[in-house]
Amino acid sequence: MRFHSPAIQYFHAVRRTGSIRAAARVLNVASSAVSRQILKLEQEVGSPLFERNARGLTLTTVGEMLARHVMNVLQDLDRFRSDVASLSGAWHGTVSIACIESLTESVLPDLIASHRGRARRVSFTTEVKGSSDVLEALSRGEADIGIAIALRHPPDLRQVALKRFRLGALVAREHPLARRKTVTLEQCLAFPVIQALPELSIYHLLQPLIAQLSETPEPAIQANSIDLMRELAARGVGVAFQTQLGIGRLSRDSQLVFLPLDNAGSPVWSDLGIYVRAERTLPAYTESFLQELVRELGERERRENVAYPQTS
Amino acid sequence: MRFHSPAIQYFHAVRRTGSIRAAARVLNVASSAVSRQILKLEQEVGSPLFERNARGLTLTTVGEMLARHVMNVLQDLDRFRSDVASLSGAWHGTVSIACIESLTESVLPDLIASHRGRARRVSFTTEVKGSSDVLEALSRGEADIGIAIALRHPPDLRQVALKRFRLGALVAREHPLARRKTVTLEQCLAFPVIQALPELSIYHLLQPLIAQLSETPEPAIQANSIDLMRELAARGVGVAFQTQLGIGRLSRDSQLVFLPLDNAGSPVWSDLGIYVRAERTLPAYTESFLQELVRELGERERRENVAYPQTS
DNA sequence: ACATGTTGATGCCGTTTCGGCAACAGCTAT
DNA sequence: ATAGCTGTTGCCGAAACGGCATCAACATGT
Repeated sequence: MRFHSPAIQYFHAVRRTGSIRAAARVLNVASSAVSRQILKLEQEVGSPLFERNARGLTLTTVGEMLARHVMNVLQDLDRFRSDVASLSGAWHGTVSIACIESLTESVLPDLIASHRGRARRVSFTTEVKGSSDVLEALSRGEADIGIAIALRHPPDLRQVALKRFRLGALVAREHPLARRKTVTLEQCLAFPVIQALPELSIYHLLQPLIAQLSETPEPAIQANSIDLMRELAARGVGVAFQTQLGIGRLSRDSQLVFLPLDNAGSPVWSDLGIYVRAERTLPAYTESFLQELVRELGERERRENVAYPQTS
Repeated sequence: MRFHSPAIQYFHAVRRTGSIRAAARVLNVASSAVSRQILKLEQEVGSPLFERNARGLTLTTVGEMLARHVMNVLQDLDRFRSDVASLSGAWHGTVSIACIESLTESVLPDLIASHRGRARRVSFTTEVKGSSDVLEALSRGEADIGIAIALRHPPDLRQVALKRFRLGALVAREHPLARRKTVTLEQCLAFPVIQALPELSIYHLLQPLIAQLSETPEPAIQANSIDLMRELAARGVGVAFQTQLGIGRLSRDSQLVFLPLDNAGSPVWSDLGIYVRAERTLPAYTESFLQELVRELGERERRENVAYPQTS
């Protein structure tokens, strides 16, 4: 199904790879063919689309505009294809997800497994990144659905849903804090803490709170892996901070205890946003999964608020 | 600037004209070329796109799906072009408007004139239709902006704004009703009335109210032109019904008086919706005009509510 | 400073695609 | 039955495309 002129496809490949020859390799054509199509495009637009650096190509301003258009075209073509396919009953396609690490423990594997159980022809691609990288991948068209901490998102993205989860401390069952219902930051800082590095979004959630305190204690351990932090906390090394989402049902049968965090008497929230490219209609199978994702996250949000009712 | 494969453009032309030969004439190519491109498209999609009737072509279900995709592509191409053009400072393009007749007296000419005064390179195409035809033209991609009575709109359209205006009676200055501040339907029906035909949206606004009355009096005159109805009312022929919008400042220095309509003690509203295709990003110049349109209608809505404050 | 590997651009040439002309079959309305 | 419309199909010239080899320009490594 090759509706669109080769120039469109070639341009897209060159933009992604950042090089004409690399694009030619991906497309299985001669580099000269790619080069010519790009030149032809630039002639028709009347303005260069790339800046030729010795080491490859970089988009110019008009190039970025065209990139946006081409992305819209190709993504909408995907949707059209899926619409036609779903007409003959066969759903197949790939849902591409970019998300932060909190989802990998329980939410995403559960959802994907259950969805694959019902629609086996739909495959998945997931990539774990930092919050800002998630939004960036989405903007560049490298993912269909993005889940990230709800910061200010760029205007070319649309926030489909916003769910808030409580931030909390994670300690071993034998930890002195383990018997409390909730904890404050000060209480936690009396013990060795396992601090997240700036590349994790938890860092940016806790940083403003820590800055409010009179003293900024030395963290015992710094890490950039949610998993590692959790395992360290289970071994009694110290207090880790995570959203309840990252724990799932693990907290029941494991050595870990989750303690909702309070600050100045009110809970500390972590806002999770679900994002999609704004200028786009999703394929049916992607839309379907998106609905389930929103529903599931809403369900978890509700369940947690029952388990840890707001104190205020 | 011809990025896209001829098949796309040909398909678009065939869909609009409903005939291969007619499309060929529009495109200035031989009909055989168009025919082949369509056949090639159908082969690549793997399913017929048109039903061949003896008198022309009609879209099949997959054809309609492709039509939607092609429309998205071509409209987004327009936006890209305008983005590039606005980069070099020169705004030019065409804003295509479909609207109901109420706007033609004052709102639209005022706005277009003022906009052309500032951006002379932007041209306009306006088409006056019935409310449902406005929405249909928008769906088919034949207009960029639509203004219609706010009925239930199809899901592929987006309601940008919703403004409500009072419906009222229009009578000559010497008419017995002219001294009143407001009127009810019963009071009007005591006199000869100029009734709108079903093709005008006013008909559908008044019909449910008339049905509530005990008797349905014979209308003196039926017409399908807002203008004609206004002129008839000015000559004292009878009572016409219109939204305040259709009158503008004419009511001051003319023979006409506008009397807001009350029904069961509360005003009768006419909801005006501004619509845009949902799966679409507007070109900069269109977006700019749209903003002004929304602002202007909001302004008029506010002004009228001052002139005729709500009685309830 | 030199060699090497990379980048994108070009000239040449065979293949593919596209478009125009004319003729065809199918249908409709007069 | 005739005339007028429809879409389709061979045939052929023109335009576009892709592949190969080559070139100049630049970066990197020795």
